[in-house]
Amino acid sequence: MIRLGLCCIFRKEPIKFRRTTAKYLGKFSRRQQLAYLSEICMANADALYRALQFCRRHGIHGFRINSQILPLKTHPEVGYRFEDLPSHGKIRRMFEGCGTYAAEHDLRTTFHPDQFILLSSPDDTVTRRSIADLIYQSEVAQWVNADVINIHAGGGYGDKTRALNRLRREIERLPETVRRRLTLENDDRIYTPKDLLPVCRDMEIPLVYDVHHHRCLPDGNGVEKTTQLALDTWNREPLFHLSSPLNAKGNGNPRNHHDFIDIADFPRSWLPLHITIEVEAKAKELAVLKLMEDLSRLSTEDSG
DNA sequence: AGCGGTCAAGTTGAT
DNA sequence: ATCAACTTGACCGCT
Repeated sequence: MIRLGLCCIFRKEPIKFRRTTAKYLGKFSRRQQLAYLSEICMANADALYRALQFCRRHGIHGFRINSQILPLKTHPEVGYRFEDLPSHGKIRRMFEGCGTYAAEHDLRTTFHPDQFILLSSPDDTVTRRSIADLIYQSEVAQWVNADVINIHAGGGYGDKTRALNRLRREIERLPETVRRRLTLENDDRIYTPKDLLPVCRDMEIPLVYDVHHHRCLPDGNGVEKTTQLALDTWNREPLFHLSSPLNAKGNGNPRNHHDFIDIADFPRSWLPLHITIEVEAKAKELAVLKLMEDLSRLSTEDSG
């Protein structure tokens, strides 16, 4: 019923995604840069396949793909066209193999572009670069059959209504490959579910409900009510986020994530739902597996 | 082999 | 006006 998703990397399992830096690449000729990037991209396609195999073996049915799966793809100095990579044909076929594997084994894959990807910024350069990045991620999403590219609404810029209006305008202009995968997530500083739901409804963009962010930044609606409102924005299997705070009480930033999920943080109203829950916990696959055990124990106790 | 400094991006809020 | 924090492991390069 509930599908648990792993986020990007592994704690124990020896599956690593490679990356590089613009500074390092700067020391080489363009030809050498492309050869090196090609090697990394191929290694990442292979790592993704092994990640999906791990998930399948362990009953994990979701995997979030790191934004740097094709490293520095849209970087202003060292960015590149995929077709310029020496092994692009083979790399693409490897990613398509991941997509086939995911489809065959009921694995859901998603993307979560990071904090720099903004559609609400008043700075047009920021927005244009963000859209370029979304287009790159949607291309990989197409190969691997990922149905979600999830972003936050961005900064407040002193006027959240105007910022959300810019967001709406940019969503309207997005290429269809991005738009049909785009989702919005409530954050822990600026935009609550209540802020985002009108945009989601009007634009037909699903809301990824992060219950931990909602507890950090409440909006007067409870978890149960917000769960229902979020469910209603989805035209496919809903995707939610779950994490436990590092410091439930006392000092430290309550927004940081704990190694594992405290089952007490799991909303009971989610138990009967047919949804994907991405587990944001620093112990990664170990945390997903532990949550899976805790959930099965919970249902045993409830019925017995 | 091991360890430490470093890494594309934007926004906020403290100073 | 400036700058750290956010979040974070993996990489390179030096010892």
